[in-house]
Amino acid sequence: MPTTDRRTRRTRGLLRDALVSLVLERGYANVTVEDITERADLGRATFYSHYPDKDALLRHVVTELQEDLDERLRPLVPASEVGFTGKPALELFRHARENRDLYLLILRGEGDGRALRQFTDARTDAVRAVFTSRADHHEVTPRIDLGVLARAWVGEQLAVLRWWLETDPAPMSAEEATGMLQNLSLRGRYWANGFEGDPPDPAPTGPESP
Amino acid sequence: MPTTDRRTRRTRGLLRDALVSLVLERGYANVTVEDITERADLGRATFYSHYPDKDALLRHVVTELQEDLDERLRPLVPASEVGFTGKPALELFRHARENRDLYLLILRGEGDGRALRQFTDARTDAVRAVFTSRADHHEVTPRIDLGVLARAWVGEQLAVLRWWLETDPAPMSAEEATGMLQNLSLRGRYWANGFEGDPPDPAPTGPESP
DNA sequence: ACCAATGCTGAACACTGTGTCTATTAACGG
DNA sequence: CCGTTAATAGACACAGTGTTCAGCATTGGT
Repeated sequence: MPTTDRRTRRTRGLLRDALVSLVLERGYANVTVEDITERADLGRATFYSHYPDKDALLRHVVTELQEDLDERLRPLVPASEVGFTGKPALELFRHARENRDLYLLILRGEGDGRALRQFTDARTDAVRAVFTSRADHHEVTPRIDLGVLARAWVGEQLAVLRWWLETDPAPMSAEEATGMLQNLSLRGRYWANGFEGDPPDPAPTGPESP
Repeated sequence: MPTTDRRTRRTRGLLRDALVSLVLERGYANVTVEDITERADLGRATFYSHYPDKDALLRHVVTELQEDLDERLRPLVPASEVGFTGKPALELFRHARENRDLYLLILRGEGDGRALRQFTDARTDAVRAVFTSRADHHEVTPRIDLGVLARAWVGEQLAVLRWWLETDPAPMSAEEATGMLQNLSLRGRYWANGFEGDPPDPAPTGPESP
C-alpha cells in the first residue's frame, strides 16, 4: 500500500537515505534541508511538497521503521507468554542489523532525542504488555512493578544493541549477542560478574521498607 | 575556584537556569539565544561574551554537573571493590533529585543527544573501572565482557532513574528506588518477574557457541 | 576612597537557512 | 494518448546567528 506514483516513492526514498547518511556524518543539527535535497539530487522546493520540515521527515522515517519492526515482532509475541525464549530480542537485533544506519541515528539520540524517546517508549509499552500477560499466564506475582521492569529491560537492551551496532568489526552474531543479553538479563549482574550463588544482602524491594 | 568576578558568576548562573527551564518547556531546538538572555534578563551580546553559542552553554552546564557528581562519587568507589553495596547508585539518585531539571533535560536527550551520550559514556567508563577492579580484587572471572556489562548496567540505571524523576508524585525515596534497582540488577529479570529458582535454557554466552 | 580593569549593554551589521509561492516542464497511470 | 500530478528554478519575506563597537556600571585591589 505504498503511494501509487512511482516518482513519489522514488523521491521519498532518496530523501530518507540522504537524511540518514548526512545525519550520521554531521549530526542532525548540522544538516540543512538544502544539504538533503542536494545529496538526493532534488530541488529544494520538492522537499517542501512532501514534508513541512526536517523534523517531519525524520519523524516519518522513524515511524515507518517502527511499523516494520512491529510487523516482524507480532508473530513472535504470543509465544513469549509461555517462556523466556529471547526471540523478540533476537528479531530486534536482526532488524537493527538490516537497518544499521537508521538504528544508529536513533540510538545516538539525533534530532533532540525525540526519535529515541519515541522508539524507547514504544518498545517499553510492548514489553510491559508481554510481561503483564506472562504474569497472568503463569499466575505469578512480580516482585517489581512491571512498568519499571519494562523500562529497565528496554534500557539494558538498547544499550547493548548500540554497542553491538557501533563495534566494528561485528563482535558477534545476532544470536550470540542476544543469547548473552538474555543470560545477563535473566540471571543478573551478580552471576554475570562471575560470582556463584545468590547475591548478598537482600535489600528492601519496594516502597514498604522501614 | 569559581571565576573571581561576582558579575561573571551571576551571569553564568542566570544563563544556566534560563537555559534549563526553557529547554524543559519548549525543547532545545525551540529555544533561541535571545529567549535565554531575555529570561535571564541580560543583553544578547552578554551571552556571546561568555559562550560562542547555545551548544557551548549546554556543554558547559553538563560538564559542570558531571564534575560535581564525580566528586561526590569518588569517596564511595574504593568501598565498592569490596561488595555490591549499591552506594554509588544511591548517590547518583540523590544527586539527580537535587538537580532534577538538568537531569531530566539530559536523560530526555535534549540537544541532539550529545549531552546524554556524554553523560552515558562517562558513567559507563566509571562503572567499567569499578567492575574491573572488583574482578581483580575477588579473583573472579566475568562471564560477560565487562565493557558490555557496564553499558547494560548504565542503561538499566538511567532508564529507571528517568522513570523515577519523571513520575509525579515521587513514587519512592532514593533509598527505596536504588534498593529495588539493585535487587533487579543483581538477581535478574527471572527473579524480578516473580519466578523461583534458575531461569530455564542456559543459552550460549559468548562468541564461542556452535 | 579611589581607579584601572573588566563586565554588561544596545544597536547595527552581514549572513545563513527557512518556508512559501508561482509559472513552467516532465513523468505518470489509466 | 491525454488529463493529472510531481518536480523544478527562482524570487520573496523573515527569523535567528554571530560579530563589532562605543558607552556605562561594577568590580577587586590597594
